[in-house]
Amino acid sequence: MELLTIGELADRSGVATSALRFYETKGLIESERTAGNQRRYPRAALRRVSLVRAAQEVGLSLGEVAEALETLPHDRTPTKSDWEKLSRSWRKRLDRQIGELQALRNDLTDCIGCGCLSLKSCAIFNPADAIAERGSGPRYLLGDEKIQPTG
Amino acid sequence: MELLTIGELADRSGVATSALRFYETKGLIESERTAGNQRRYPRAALRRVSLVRAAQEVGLSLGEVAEALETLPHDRTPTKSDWEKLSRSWRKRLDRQIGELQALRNDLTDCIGCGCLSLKSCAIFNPADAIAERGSGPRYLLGDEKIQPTG
DNA sequence: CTACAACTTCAAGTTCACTTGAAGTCAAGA
DNA sequence: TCTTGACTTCAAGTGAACTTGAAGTTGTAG
Repeated sequence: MELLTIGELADRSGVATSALRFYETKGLIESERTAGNQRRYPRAALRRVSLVRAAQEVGLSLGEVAEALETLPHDRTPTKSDWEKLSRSWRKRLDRQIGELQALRNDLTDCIGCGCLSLKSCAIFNPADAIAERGSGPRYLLGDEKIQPTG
Repeated sequence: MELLTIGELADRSGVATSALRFYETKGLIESERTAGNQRRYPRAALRRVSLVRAAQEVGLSLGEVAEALETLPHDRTPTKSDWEKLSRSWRKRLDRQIGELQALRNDLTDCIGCGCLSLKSCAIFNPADAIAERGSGPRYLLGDEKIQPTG
């Protein structure tokens, strides 16, 4: 099987046919057509779709992905340095993103381990300590208990 | 300054007032009102907003954040185990997410280092090798050069 | 050759997360 | 008191990323 139909590509990539057509309108993937105007994708399209999904995962919008791909030359074979420029910038983004998530995870871990769950001092959670400040009754960490000025 | 106006909260959290009002309609934050019906936020709202943004960073939708917060009891002080359940599930998500990004980064790094940039074999990039398969002329890695059946 | 699933295009609809605008009210300084 | 910027609500608009539906065409198995 040399070329994939859109349905096959959808099955194999896990991306809906409608999404694939949508990607095509955005210039993210390309297809040949049969005599009857049906799309046929090279196997490589599968990788391309993965690339798009991967980039989305990194936080790029489809527009940004398209743009990144645009930085590669159309009129000549991309050089090693063309690729490097692209992948380095994505890697930078990845590094930042991973760092942020790790920081968040550390905070969360600290929060579980630190005993702050005992109510008052956690810097991450405990978002409603002003409620505690409002009086000396029971405190509701998340303040879902509304204090209404019922006249 | 005991309570924050919505503008102050916006300034301090870096989140637009319109977004804060929006969050409030979603039940993500709460405010008291002045006699004149203006919102006043406890300082803790700042942390709460951070929490929401953090959760979004982890990939949760606002609905999911709201839902997660809902799992905490409204009618009693959340216990350590209430918190742990919530934060553990978020942490799980974080772990998964970090893992995925790291894998992606490794692929990307391999790709830079491996020499695959030489055109043919990169599993991540080189999404258009079918073009190479189509003939023996110059190959265009990304195939932006359309091969048109100009009759 | 026929049936039928899979395909085609195009327009409109959906969800998310907000933003913008209109029309009006509030709060604080000169 | 006046002014002015910050606030209020509500409805509608935005952009991203698709999905859905209609109406018609294609490809293939029987």
